[in-house]
Amino acid sequence: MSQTQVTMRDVARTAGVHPGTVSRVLNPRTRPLVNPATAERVEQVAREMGYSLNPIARGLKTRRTFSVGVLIPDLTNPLFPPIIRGIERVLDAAGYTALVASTDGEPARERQRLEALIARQVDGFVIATAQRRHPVVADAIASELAVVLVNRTVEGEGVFAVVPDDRRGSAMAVDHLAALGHTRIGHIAGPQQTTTGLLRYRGFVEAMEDAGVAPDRGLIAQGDAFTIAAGAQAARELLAAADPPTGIVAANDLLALGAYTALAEAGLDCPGDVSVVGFNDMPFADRFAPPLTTVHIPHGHIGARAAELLLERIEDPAATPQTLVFEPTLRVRGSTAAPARRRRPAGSGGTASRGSRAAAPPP
Amino acid sequence: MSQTQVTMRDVARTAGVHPGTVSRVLNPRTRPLVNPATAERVEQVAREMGYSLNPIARGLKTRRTFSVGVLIPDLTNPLFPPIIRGIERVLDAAGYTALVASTDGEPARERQRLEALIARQVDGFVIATAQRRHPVVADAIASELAVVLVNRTVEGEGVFAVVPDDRRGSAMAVDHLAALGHTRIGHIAGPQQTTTGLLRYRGFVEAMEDAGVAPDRGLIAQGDAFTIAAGAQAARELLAAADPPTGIVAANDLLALGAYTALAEAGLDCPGDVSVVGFNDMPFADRFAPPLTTVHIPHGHIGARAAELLLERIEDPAATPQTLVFEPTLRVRGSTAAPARRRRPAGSGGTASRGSRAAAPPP
DNA sequence: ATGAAAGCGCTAACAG
DNA sequence: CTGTTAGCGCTTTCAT
Repeated sequence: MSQTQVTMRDVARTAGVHPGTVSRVLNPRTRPLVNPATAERVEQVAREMGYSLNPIARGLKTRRTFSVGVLIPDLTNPLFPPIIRGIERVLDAAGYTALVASTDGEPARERQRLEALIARQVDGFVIATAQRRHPVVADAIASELAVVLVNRTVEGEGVFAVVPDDRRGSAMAVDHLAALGHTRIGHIAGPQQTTTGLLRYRGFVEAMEDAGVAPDRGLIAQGDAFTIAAGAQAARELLAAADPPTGIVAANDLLALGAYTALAEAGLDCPGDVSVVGFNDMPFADRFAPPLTTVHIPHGHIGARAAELLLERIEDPAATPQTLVFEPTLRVRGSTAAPARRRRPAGSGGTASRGSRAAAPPP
Repeated sequence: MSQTQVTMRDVARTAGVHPGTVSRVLNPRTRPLVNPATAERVEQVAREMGYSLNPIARGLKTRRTFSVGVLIPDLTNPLFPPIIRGIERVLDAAGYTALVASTDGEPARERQRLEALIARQVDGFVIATAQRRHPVVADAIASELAVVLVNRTVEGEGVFAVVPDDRRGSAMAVDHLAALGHTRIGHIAGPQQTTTGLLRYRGFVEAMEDAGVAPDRGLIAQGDAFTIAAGAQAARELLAAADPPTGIVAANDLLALGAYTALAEAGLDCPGDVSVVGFNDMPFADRFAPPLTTVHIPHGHIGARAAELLLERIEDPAATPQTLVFEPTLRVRGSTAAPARRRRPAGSGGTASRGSRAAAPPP
């Protein structure tokens, strides 16, 4: 540990060489340039003195810090920790350090964070806060900054991004409900200024048409954020419709959880009265009451690939912009079932619907 | 945005002053030393040129970077994001940047992270990975490093820490079950090399004695990690006892979730057959099946106070070491009820019946 | 009140 | 192969 104040000059002095030589020894790339014998000795001395290289001093000279900024809207949104893990796994292996900062999705904080990190000379960014049209991000990309977008992306050219196939995910959700026999299917859309919100919405509409069901305007509600509260609000609107839906596709799991809340308020059972499908398969989604049927996204892989892409982009500034799209998979759990022929009040536990109770009563 | 290559020298040149003067103007502390008129002009020019100060170059000189390292064992453990938020809130307000790194609880990675961050000249650390006896942390504290421990602490002197009252939390859980009429109360202990694991265990034993119930060795199982899997394993042991418990106090929510799993496997109902109390009140604990009764810890506040303490310690290296202890509160939800010889419906209304039925299906 | 000069710890030509 | 020489962008004495 220690406030290791031992510097290259110190090592050089006690090893009887010039600081420049020490520098060469310690850098793998220049290491071959120096006599194996002296190199050995220098390394030995450095180790004994507990020397450790000061990357920020190096960065001052090289303009490379081997650190990258990771911008996350909100760490408490359970979708992001797995992404971060994936990013860190790759970065660590490559000798890079991830500097994680959260922005609360506020553009001001976002810009501030970005600038703070740029000032710290990070070599690039993985950004998870993108809105479809996003000046901060657009500027960053327009400048020479190495940026990879993750989970969401922006509209425009020259963008590196790793995202889920949002349309396809929505389609899977719709198809699942349709296959169960639902015809009145509603959608809780996410913020339309994000690609995830917009594409999942579009995917929903298209899938409905493909299934031969005309999507009903009255059965589409808009959440103004990816939160439980927004989901509850939107679900209330849906349930207040003249002919409410028997199945709901939510643009994310938090929105779906909000739907649970609204359903409970209305005395409706899920999935007995209304089926709900989420999106993301967040941690613990299988533990909710009822366990949430949802579109699984491989967030760890997405994060890892984003980091790999960034590393490529850093090594080669001329790398070709590309967007990697990951396939989702549907996880069927307890929140979806065939529609009831008739709507009935939610009897306490009386709603015998499959999926909602896998545990057998004790003998 | 821009690859802001404009330097102090540039500003100085176009403002017609010496770089030293620009430096003085830009630093609030030295700003009064310079003629208000020129100061004004310099600032103006700096703004126009889009100049932004390079904190790492400054750090090279001042040995202060206004950044602090935050070491977290695992971001995907939902307990930590709220702590981090609290930390960031305070740090941001004070003009500091938090550099978050996760360590997976592996000592090697931990040491590596710590050193990487030290090399990056962070001014201090908030560490959430402490084990009771922890060489890495002990070394860090022994050196002049500014370190504040959060959530867990280490044994020894001179430590700054902000922690929950773990014994008291356990006692609350025990008292709650005892008040409901339980007499056979089991404990799923956490790793005993952490203060949270040990203290919650001790608090359990003491509370049992205080309640006039002799804790039964056979009713205490040991989780070797704070994970669902460990909790399930431990709960299986408990349930296999000759006279199994009717109530279980888990040392954390993940362990409690593991108990849910084991109960479902055994065809037992929670809380009908066995009540379960968790610890932490992690996000979504109220959404599980059944909603988890748990000991609430104000993680955001804990994080915030830890950051404040660290800032004090950084400003004044002679600050007195102190440990702040936060009071827990019990959140009673659907996973606890009076014990029953035979299975009977749980307590309060719809919540309990909904909760008691929808146990997750075994894998 | 401001300029000059000397580095912080490191790297990168460029000799030799 | 290794020593020399300049800085990277900034902060500080120390003069003036």
